[in-house]
Amino acid sequence: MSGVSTEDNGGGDPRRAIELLWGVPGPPRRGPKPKLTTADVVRTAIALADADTIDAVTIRRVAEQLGVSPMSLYTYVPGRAELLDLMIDHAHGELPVSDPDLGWREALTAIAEAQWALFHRHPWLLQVTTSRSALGPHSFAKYEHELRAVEGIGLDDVEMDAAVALVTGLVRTTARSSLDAARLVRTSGLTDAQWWERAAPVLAGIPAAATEHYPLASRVGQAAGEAHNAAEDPAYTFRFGLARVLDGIEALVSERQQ
Amino acid sequence: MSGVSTEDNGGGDPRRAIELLWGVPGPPRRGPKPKLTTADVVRTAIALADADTIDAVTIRRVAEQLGVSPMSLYTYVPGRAELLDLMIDHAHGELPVSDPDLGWREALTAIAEAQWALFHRHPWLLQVTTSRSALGPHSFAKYEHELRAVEGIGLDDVEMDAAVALVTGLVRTTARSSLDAARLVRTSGLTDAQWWERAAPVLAGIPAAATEHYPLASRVGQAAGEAHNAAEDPAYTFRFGLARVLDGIEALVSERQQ
DNA sequence: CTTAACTCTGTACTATGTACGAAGTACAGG
DNA sequence: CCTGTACTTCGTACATAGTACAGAGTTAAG
Repeated sequence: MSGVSTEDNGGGDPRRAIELLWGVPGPPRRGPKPKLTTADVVRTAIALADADTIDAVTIRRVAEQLGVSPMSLYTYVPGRAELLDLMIDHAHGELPVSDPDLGWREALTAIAEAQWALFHRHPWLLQVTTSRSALGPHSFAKYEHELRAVEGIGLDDVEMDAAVALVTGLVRTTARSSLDAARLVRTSGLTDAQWWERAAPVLAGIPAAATEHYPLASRVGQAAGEAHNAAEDPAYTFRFGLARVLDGIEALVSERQQ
Repeated sequence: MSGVSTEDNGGGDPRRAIELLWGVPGPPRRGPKPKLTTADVVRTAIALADADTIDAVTIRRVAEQLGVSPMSLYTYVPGRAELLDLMIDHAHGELPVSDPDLGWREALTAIAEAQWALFHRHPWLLQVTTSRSALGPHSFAKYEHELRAVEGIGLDDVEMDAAVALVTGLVRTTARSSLDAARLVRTSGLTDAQWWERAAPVLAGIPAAATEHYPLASRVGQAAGEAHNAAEDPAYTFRFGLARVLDGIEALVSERQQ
């Protein structure tokens, strides 16, 4: 059992947000030399999130890691929400630039796989969403790079945007369910099999939950569960989805070419 | 600017979780008559979330709405995390059952549209994820219903699971970005246009952010933004994605039929 | 009637983000 | 060199969460 909720912060000042993301130095420094830089804070926060979850990123803990009082972090970052934004943009900087000579199919595949890997390296990225703040340099570059993959294949601008959103959305949802499952095993201390072992008899005792009422769900759910648990292929759903999506885009492209 | 984070609870006792979800009454009652039912709590929590966001669902507020002390809610629900699980399952109960005689394309379309509508009726569903607790009666029925749409069209069990995951994932990501944008406008008090108006001069002052460095992102981003803001079609990305995904599945299906 | 199970409540503890103000530091201008 | 100003750092404190705990009250079983 697990309820996972998303909280968000209100808006913020665009100017400050952008300056932070783009590393604008600001007016000349007068006071004492800062002990840290914004980048230090971001790196430490990412390390904490990598080692645990996004919840591990608290102002107090980040400060402690840095050997600084909690409140002094506010010198480098306006608040926790902005810190998360910075973390996202920083992580996007890890994405590789792929060969510009690839065909659109290969290019989108490379992008999807790079993002799949990124999500596995930084699972907290899946626990965080960015809305209007995709304005950091690396997020911007990421978007540019994605668009480059589908440029000149016969789609208009709005379609290009929708196409890359389709692919990146796919990676996000499939990576999320893959990692969610793994995390649940870690935090609950129960493997999927153990959990079901305990759950099964309880379910069996509930008339309304009889297998006959949900024949497909029972059969398919079990098959899918086994396939995913099998170390064989944790990425099955991702690859299946990607193949479908690319075929779907291909259908549109060939239609356009005629 | 906005950092949105997802926190989660640890595991939990499968027995209790399932009993709650399936409404098992438990052993005979001895003490005083309960003032409420679990369903009352769930309904109230959903009302609060509908009217605001998932953050509005606090134990204290739900209790206040019900005219009860905060702690007495723990009689009906083990904790906040489980309450969220119950809310999800309850909401899934609102999904309609579509005509069993539809072809798989129409059936998947109907399912996708119903879920799109559900997310717009209960935006908090997008702020919450369920992992292993998709074991409630309505979530189970939802899965069964989804599978029914793709049964007998030539896919094996694992493919069926992946296909419905693909469609439901699409709805989730597209609904999320659509609603995120809307919520941001609400909470920040700035429309997208206003925000960009303020952001533009700041960005312009940053050499690294020059439009020439991101030609596609600038052009396509603007085109897509305008298209989505136009009340014309907030669901464009959703429909585009759905069409591609269905075409992609169709390609696989016809391949199988030969 | 007694007892055990159950409900309900008040108090209190922990964790969190962050506002506020004081104290210390380093450079600009005189 | 001195002084004011901008800046960093920090301790304290407040508001908001979830929820542990213990006690008081309530009802049905024996």
